Amino acid sequence: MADSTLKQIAKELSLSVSTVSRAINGKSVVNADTKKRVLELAEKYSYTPNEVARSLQKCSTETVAVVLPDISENFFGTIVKEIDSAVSKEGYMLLLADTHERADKENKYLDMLYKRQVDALVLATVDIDGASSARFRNGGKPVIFIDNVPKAENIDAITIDNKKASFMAVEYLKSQGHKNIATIIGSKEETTGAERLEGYRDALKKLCLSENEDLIAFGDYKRESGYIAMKKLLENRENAPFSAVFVTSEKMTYGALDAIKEASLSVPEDISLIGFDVHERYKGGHKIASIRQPEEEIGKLVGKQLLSKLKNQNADGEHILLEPLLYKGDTVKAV
Amino acid sequence: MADSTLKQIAKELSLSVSTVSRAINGKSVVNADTKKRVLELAEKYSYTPNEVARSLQKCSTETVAVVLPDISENFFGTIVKEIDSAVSKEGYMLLLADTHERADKENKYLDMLYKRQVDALVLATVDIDGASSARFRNGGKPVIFIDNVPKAENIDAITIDNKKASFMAVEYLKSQGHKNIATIIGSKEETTGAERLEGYRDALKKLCLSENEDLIAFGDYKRESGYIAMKKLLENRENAPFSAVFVTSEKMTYGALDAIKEASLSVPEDISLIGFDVHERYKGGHKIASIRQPEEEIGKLVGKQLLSKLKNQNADGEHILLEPLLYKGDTVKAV
DNA sequence: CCTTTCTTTGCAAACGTTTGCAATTCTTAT
DNA sequence: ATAAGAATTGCAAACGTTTGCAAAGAAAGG
Repeated sequence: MADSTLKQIAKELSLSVSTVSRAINGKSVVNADTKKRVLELAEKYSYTPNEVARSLQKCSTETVAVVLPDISENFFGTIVKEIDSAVSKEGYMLLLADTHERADKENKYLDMLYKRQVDALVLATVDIDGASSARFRNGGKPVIFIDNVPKAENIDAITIDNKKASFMAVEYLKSQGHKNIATIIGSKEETTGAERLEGYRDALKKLCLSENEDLIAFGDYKRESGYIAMKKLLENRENAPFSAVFVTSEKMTYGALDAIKEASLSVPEDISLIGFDVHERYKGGHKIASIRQPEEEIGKLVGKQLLSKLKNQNADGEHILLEPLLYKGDTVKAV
Repeated sequence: MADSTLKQIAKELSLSVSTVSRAINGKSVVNADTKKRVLELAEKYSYTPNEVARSLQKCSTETVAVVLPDISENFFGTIVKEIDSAVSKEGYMLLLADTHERADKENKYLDMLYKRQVDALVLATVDIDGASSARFRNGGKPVIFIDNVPKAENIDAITIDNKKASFMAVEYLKSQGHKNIATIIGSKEETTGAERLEGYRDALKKLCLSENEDLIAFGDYKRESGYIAMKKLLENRENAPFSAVFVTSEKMTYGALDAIKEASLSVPEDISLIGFDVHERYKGGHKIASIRQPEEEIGKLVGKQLLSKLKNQNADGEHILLEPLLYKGDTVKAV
């Protein structure tokens, strides 16, 4: 009963394996009667094709790898959900890996995934030069970057316009009368962080706001680092005063808020704050102003691009830039 | 360069494929010198074993399927992260599927996963009798249920004690002086919902609180359904008054809060509320009181159990019950 | 020097499919 | 009745591994 194979069915019906295979797959013509007999027996034995064997033969596993720094983040969870939704319609499944934002784990996972012959890769990398994914790209496997985009030739990526995101945040704060705006950046080593920083600087210039290197603090995207960075900014506030802060990741935003609370200050009375990727679930509660990425749209687009690339290995690399969204909450006060 | 095989290496060194295989795998004894030559050439060609072929031969894919209703929920995201963390240490990877809480999708995915010969399955099912997973269990593959537990023999599951969870919520509300407590249940068809309902009823009895069927509303775990259920409760409030409500899922909690806000009522002034699986990220903000599942612990335990079951197909089914957690927020007022 | 034992290697089957080609049978038209 | 063509089926190789068994060779013991 359990786990019958083509061979068993063939034997029982005195047919060859190939005929049984053809009857079941229906690509090739088979006699209507034999087809019926095969199908009936397959049904009776609840035959299940072994995809592993098929993959070996076809050189395709119908599997897409998704490698992310933190699946428990809503941002990535939503993206994964949309990708799954899109590609599963065409029979693909997702192999998922959570790198905990660590390059060594990323490499280890990409290794395992390469061995497993995945057909394509979606990657939120912590690797700047794209070395970790080079094998896939050279092997002609579609690789789509979300979040960080390595500096290499012919890269496919779908991200928001990070410079614009910073600009929108700064512009909004200025429109509310803020003149001294601090920021907490995730990492200037990675493209995402670097671009947000660049966007912040450009915005200050373009909007004629005072620039001050002491108003720029760095973290590593984790909550704790947001807390530390904010604390540092606050301790130095006499030298480098500011009325608003732009925190460039969700977890760091919560960390920054922790630090503000700990310093017995309130938002937005003492400090205005705008975060990144912060979702307000409770409509009645405290709403954190935030720049947000359209994660559903990103996920859907990634899914679509994946399918298209998997069909036709065509096309040069293309970096699709999406518009960031500005959510005005109640953590920014007009001054 | 790209994608060399054992055969190629064997040919170039005038060896047999088996020797090369043995040299690389190191299980069997090979002459030290030939081993060195093989390893060098493998390095040069950056040989990568084809896991698909290996899986076919070994009848094991070193892959665990994780099937969930909604990966974008923090609860499931955290669980997946922990499972990945645990099993990847032993070389396993996760195939992920998001069922959108739909039985037909669940079936489709389980089908695909079965064909792909996954070694084990972690399942948050919407299927009550366990039929969807029967193939896996009969095939001797470890299956661990989280969330809903089907009513069948010899089931492995790791969940919180749902009846106790309800009891804790009701007890807490009573301790704050509430006498008429409404509830919104996800689904009485599934074990999780049924147990939470049962726990609610038991608690009312045991704590000598008034029971009233009109104070029980049903949803389907989605936000919208929480909104509708709460609206219904509110509309009927004259007939069936209540001062507090216990909402038994995260998304329904947000929906219920939406409805309360829409009715121009406030929490906790007009209605006290305690939710389920609600996480407060912003420590300074409005904190929603909530029963919570220790999701990290669940994930870690699932990972551990998986590895143990994958090693020794021993043991009868075992339902591990964990303690729910009570987080007192500021959405419950003493009356 | 012959037998025994150990080391090293290769052969070949197996895992479960797919698929090009050839062989067989059945139609059908001349 | 016979040839041509179409329909159906089977053979065998291929995908890239692993592994039991046997063969060959080397070392060692008598």
